[in-house]
Amino acid sequence: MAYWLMKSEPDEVSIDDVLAAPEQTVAWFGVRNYQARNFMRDGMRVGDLALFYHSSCAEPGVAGIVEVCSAAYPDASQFDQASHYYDPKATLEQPRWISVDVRAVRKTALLSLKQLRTIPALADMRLLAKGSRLSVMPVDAHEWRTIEALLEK
DNA sequence: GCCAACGTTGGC
DNA sequence: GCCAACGTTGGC
Repeated sequence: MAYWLMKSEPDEVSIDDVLAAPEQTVAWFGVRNYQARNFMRDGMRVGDLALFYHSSCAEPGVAGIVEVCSAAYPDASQFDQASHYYDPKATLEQPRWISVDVRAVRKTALLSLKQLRTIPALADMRLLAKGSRLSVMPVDAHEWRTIEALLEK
């Protein structure tokens, strides 16, 4: 099993929104970066766990844990001309972008970016690297354990 | 709103 | 295939 971090703007989809959704499950759509897509397509498996990270907000940080609960499938929004995520170069025959479904495992007290930066064991975390912008990225097992221990406090 | 860092596009 | 220009992300 692999561990991930997935960024969401809480104004769009917050951890509370995931909890409020039917079966506490939402489609993770709108990824429009190839590296992030490839992680989802090639790395993610049903049952993988991910840190649910709130970005572009007053207090960015880890807000919960979600579980990947579907295989990758074409992201419907790429075909929707009315969508912000519409991609004119995507076709039904050759979709470019994918979604997975994620289910809320639990909401946590916010573990802020500021706090994460103070933890020596997380110094090499991809999220904390300068210029890191990926919306989906892997998390090392030891980083996961470190963060999970902090989330339980 | 600023801006650093990075990704993508397109002319050549 | 290079690389400048442009667009986006996301913290501050």
